Amino acid sequence: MVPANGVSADQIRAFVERIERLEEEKKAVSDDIKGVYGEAKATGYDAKILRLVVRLRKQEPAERSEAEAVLDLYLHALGMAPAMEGDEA
Amino acid sequence: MVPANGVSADQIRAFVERIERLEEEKKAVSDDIKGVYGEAKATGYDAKILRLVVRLRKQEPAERSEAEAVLDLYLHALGMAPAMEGDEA
Amino acid sequence: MVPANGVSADQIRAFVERIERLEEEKKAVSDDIKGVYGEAKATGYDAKILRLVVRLRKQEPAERSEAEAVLDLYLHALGMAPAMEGDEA
Amino acid sequence: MVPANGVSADQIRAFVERIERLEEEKKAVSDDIKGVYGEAKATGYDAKILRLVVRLRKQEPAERSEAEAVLDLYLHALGMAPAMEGDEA
DNA sequence: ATGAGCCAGGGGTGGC
DNA sequence: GCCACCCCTGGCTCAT
Repeated sequence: MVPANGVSADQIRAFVERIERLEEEKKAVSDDIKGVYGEAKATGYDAKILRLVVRLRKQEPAERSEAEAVLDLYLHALGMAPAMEGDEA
Repeated sequence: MVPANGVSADQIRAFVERIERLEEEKKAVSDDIKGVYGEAKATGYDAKILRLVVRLRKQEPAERSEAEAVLDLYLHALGMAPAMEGDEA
Repeated sequence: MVPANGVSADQIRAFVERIERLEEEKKAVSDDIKGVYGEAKATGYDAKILRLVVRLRKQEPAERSEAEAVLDLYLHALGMAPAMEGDEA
Repeated sequence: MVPANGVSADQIRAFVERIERLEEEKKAVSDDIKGVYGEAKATGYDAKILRLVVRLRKQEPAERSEAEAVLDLYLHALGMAPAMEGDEA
């Protein structure tokens, strides 16, 4: 159903307002997240590392392994040891 | 505070889980937004234009701020700081 | 040393080194820019405002594009595509 | 030397133009970098991983080790040891 | 500690 | 219908 000869202002308005409402919610949640990081920081934790942890947990382990494999491959090609705990090449 | 270094596994876990929960919410809202655009499209509207409308409505307040900034810029350029404290040397 | 998988260490190294070289150049230019701002500041100008001026001059062309986008928006909303083809759907 | 009662238009113009010139250079270099990544990609390499490699090479090894140590600490606290598991709160 | 500038990654759009 | 390009948002760094 295409509003070909004249759009419906009401419909447009409704859509736009729904979206704007949702974007407000989204921003609120983002701010909450930011707040939690701030709290963690105030408690003595490193927010940056915390973000990294969250990111790692989000990754599928399989994915991660694959990415690491490729990375290792490249690093190896460059003569750089694969960044493990016994460091340095 | 258990694991020696002032790092509490419980605290970390709590922070991470709160964040993860909030990120799920955030994603849900993002998906809702996407859904609304899809609905609008199905109704015959152009999602791209709708996005533009939303963006424009969001920018309008910002534009006013920018206008004020430009005013200040010119006042400053004329050596007439806007009647406030703290002009730098 | 070609690690089997179609990965050529020489190629990787070449790419990486080219990139690193370019990033050095880029950093040098960034530092030059920073230097000019510092100079301006030392001469008595406000670097922040100078940045704003530069940004505004950069945005002016973009604004025209935006204006055109808005025009298209309204034309589209009226069912009048920009003087060309029919309508979609 | 503060141009307090009347800025020098010439000076401002000169600063702005020097900056704009440098920013053009900078953009040119950025484009070159992008070009190299594109080339690498066309040759069959993964640009994302390549970026990672470049970033890793840029990091001081010490820095990296420290960051990894903290990360390990947190992961361990969460029971996500990077090879050995079995921690739990 | 806060805020701005810079940069990289992700999402959306147009082209093949 | 999928892929590459581009814009834009979010994170990191550094200066105040």
